[in-house]
Amino acid sequence: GMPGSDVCSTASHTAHAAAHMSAINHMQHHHHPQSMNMHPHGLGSHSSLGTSGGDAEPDPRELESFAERFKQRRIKLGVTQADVGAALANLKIPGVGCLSQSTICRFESLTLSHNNMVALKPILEAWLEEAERAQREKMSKPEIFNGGDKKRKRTSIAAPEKRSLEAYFAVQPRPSSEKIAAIAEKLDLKKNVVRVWFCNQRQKQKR
DNA sequence: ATGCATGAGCA
DNA sequence: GCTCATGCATA
Repeated sequence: GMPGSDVCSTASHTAHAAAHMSAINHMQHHHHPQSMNMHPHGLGSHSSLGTSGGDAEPDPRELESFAERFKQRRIKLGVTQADVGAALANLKIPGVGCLSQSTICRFESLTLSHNNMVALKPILEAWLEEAERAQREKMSKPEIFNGGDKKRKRTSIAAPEKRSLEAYFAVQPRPSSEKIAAIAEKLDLKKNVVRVWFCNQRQKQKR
């Protein structure tokens, strides 16, 4: 079973009509390890050289300071990360829907890939401006919420097993399918769980 | 805030 | 079957 292809609907409240979006996503173009390249696909890093009133700053410091400023302003507005994610859909930016609390959190803590950060920055920047404008004119929103009973189960890998996985990862971060199967059996875990664990470990390590 | 998971796109 | 962006569930 594979639940939800749900897109919006965030944790706390602020639920609204959902739509299919996702345009910020899937901008990968990997051909070499450790190096990705943004592709002007509509979002984020357009290829403007940017001296003419655009954005696009290859400055990592600017990203960092923006993330920090963003969080600070967001909190002053009394808005949660989940609220921001859901509100993005209201910006009506072509190809931009909502984002999850997780993503907003990761943006603020700079725990997304550089490309992802660069792509999201203009969007969150737009939200921030809109939110501050809205606050100026005292806007209020209705508060409805949806009831959904589609749960998903999250596997929890016990500490001992996790330690083993980390040990394996240290010597071979990219085990073969067979090796993964062997590890899975030794640790009494589903092979897929082990495979995904390695994937996530690599992604995390890259960050 | 973070762990485990999904899915698109590519090789 | 990986990477990458992203999300649900949960610590």
